[in-house]
Amino acid sequence: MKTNRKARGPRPGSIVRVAGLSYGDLDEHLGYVLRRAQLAGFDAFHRATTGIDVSPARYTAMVIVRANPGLTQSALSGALGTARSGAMTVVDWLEDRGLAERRNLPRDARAWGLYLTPRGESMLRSLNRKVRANDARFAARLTAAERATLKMLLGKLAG
Amino acid sequence: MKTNRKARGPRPGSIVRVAGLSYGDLDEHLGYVLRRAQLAGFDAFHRATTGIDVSPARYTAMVIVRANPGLTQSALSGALGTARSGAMTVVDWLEDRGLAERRNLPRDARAWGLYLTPRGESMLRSLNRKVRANDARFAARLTAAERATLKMLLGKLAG
DNA sequence: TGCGGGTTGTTATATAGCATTACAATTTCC
DNA sequence: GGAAATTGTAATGCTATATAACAACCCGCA
Repeated sequence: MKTNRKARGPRPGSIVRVAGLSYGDLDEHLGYVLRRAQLAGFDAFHRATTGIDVSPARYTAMVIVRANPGLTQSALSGALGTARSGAMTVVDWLEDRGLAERRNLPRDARAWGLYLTPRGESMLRSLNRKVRANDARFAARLTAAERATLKMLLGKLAG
Repeated sequence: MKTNRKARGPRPGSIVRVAGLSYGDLDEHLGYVLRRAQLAGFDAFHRATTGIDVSPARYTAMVIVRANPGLTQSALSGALGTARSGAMTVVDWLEDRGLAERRNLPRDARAWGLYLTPRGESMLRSLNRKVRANDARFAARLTAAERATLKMLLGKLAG
């Protein structure tokens, strides 16, 4: 059972403000504020997917394979921003669970084409629902307009 | 020499859009957009501090120790959101480089009080300058007003 | 047409950054 | 005064990731 924790205090990895402590002018640094918000995002993701052994990165991989059937592992690693060996690991993981499969690529005997299996597709649909619902909860403190603004500004940053 | 890379393609860890690839509706997910922006932030941090062997987390630790002289390691771990053993590692690292020191706490014989050394203080000042300048460059695609809005919205999220 | 250089998936290996657990010394609370 | 909690620490392990090397393969070019 991995889910049993003593739960004294917040679990490591989540960032909670400690009362009566000065944070200097960390809040002036965009990078720091970004990081805090992003960790909260991971937190929300994990809450939304408890019981399912999926991670943000693996979820992203599924979405991308779904959106680009026949994708090559190299291309996937590029999209994920990892080394090729990293894509291997993800794809192995997906294949082991019957969520994706490698098929021969006629045009290139070195590479595989990646595809979601029906099982993978339905799992992804379910995940999409959860993640979307969670996004709403996560951003509940923001109005719809604020949420849109936020996404827009973040998009400009990462562009 | 750690800095030598073949530099074919972007370095792993940074996220760059792959042309001609569909990202599904990943951009609808606040978590994903956040993550991308945050990775860009790390990237910017690393660029701003090349040659100096510091990380965002270690920088944060320095700021917090500076702002709370005599801080205890437990308190630091709380502020960093890591386990106590993690704070140990950071403090060891800082101490090894003469940037911080542990002093006896009169009021509690179990704990140490953490302090930046003069060397640590000057290093932090220098880092602050670099990070601040970098923040400006990083957020250059945003107007001052947009930057303020962004920080405000992120703050609401992570609150 | 064959050859050299780049690409692809793969394996092996290493590393960084964490968490978890256990422990002794100490403090705090009843 | 004794039980329970806290502190720093060490030992251990896990996860994600990078790097390097390799064989099979593709492609452009002499």
